[in-house]
Amino acid sequence: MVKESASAFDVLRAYLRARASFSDQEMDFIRTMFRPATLLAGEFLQRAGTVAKDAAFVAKGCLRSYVIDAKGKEHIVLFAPETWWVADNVSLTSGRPSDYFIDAIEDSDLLLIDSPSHEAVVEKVPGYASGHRKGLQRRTAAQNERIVSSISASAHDRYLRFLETYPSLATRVPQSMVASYLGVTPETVSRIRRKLARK
Amino acid sequence: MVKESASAFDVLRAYLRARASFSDQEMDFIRTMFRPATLLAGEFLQRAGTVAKDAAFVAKGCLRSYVIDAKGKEHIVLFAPETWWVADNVSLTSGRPSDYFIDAIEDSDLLLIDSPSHEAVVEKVPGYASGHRKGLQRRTAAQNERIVSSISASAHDRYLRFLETYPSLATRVPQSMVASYLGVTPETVSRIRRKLARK
DNA sequence: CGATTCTTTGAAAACAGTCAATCTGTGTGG
DNA sequence: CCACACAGATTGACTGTTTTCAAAGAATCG
Repeated sequence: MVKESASAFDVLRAYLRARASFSDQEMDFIRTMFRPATLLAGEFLQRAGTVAKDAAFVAKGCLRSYVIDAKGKEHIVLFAPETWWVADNVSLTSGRPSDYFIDAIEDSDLLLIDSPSHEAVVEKVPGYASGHRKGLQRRTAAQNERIVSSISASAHDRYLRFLETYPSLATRVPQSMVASYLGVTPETVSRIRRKLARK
Repeated sequence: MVKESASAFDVLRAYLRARASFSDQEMDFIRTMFRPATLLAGEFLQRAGTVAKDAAFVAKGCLRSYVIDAKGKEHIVLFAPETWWVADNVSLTSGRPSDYFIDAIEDSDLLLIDSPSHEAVVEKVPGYASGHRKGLQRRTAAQNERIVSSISASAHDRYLRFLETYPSLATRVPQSMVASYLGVTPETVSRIRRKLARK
């Protein structure tokens, strides 16, 4: 019987060390602030209408965050495969009910951290704080790019951009979810893929 | 001769007092950190390729922030009329060249603040810090909404949303800029308006 | 006033959506 | 192991929305 070689925290440690330096004490402190969790495909981390309690780091698997609009249609806002974070920061810090659903689309290993604990890590570990700030900025920049691309690019070009953003996901997530992320119908994704395959 | 009644800082003071409490000393300190500036319509606050130096609070007038894509087309990411902020935070804090142009579309009164001064205000004035954090969160939430609406809503519905976001701007900014913001052609905006006017 | 730029309007083409039928793969129960 | 049912994916035909191109009509600024 072979033991699982990498714990969820090993993934987070590698992720953090790639971004800043941490002493062993800092790393141990960080570890105590997160709690591991697993989610089977289809299980929810959070539902719209409830108050978000935790932010999640995805060590293995893949989650999605989505909203349901006035007409009942799902719109995927974010995929979170390995080494991505997913949370509704507004709900977390304001205590107001969230507009977002977050569920697992594969069996997933997570590390959860609640808002006060995250505050504590940010305050006590300078390298973590600066990395966190940079991460927020990257996300804002990425959101602006997605806005520009979604108002200016064709479905075909938006699909190519999706492939760049999530290189591993094209074959991992159902086509209907790719469609929901791109804002097109599943039929359109099918036709885009056929066109790309023919070339 | 009637004197101008409200200075740019009066507008900022009213804006801040509506969001948190500030002592007179705090308010004076804040005042020393900002410098007033004016921009005539068409003048630039910032050009893509240069490093952003200041964030701007718009006391009067209106600015726009936009990118130019690979095909040379302009895409307006944000309008900033009175009491809005506009900046490229990534460039400001990273020191890397910006991707954004920011210019005035009306003669405008601004208050500028550079990154170190802003840091100082955030550190020394708790009410300002919490307001700033809330503002960032609201912006992120608004960006997510705009992503969802731009991938799921028709041009007509996006125009209605623009009217809600910027109630005063429909008659103030040229139609071609509204089109650039919505991601449609000026002709489409003309047709949407005709349809709305007929009802 | 004249020149330039923006806006309106029309017609045709491109793009993506809808609806419906068929195909494929997967898992379940016989 | 096979047959069936089910869900997801593919394909075609048709519809609707938005773009493109072109021309004519306002508005704006020097």
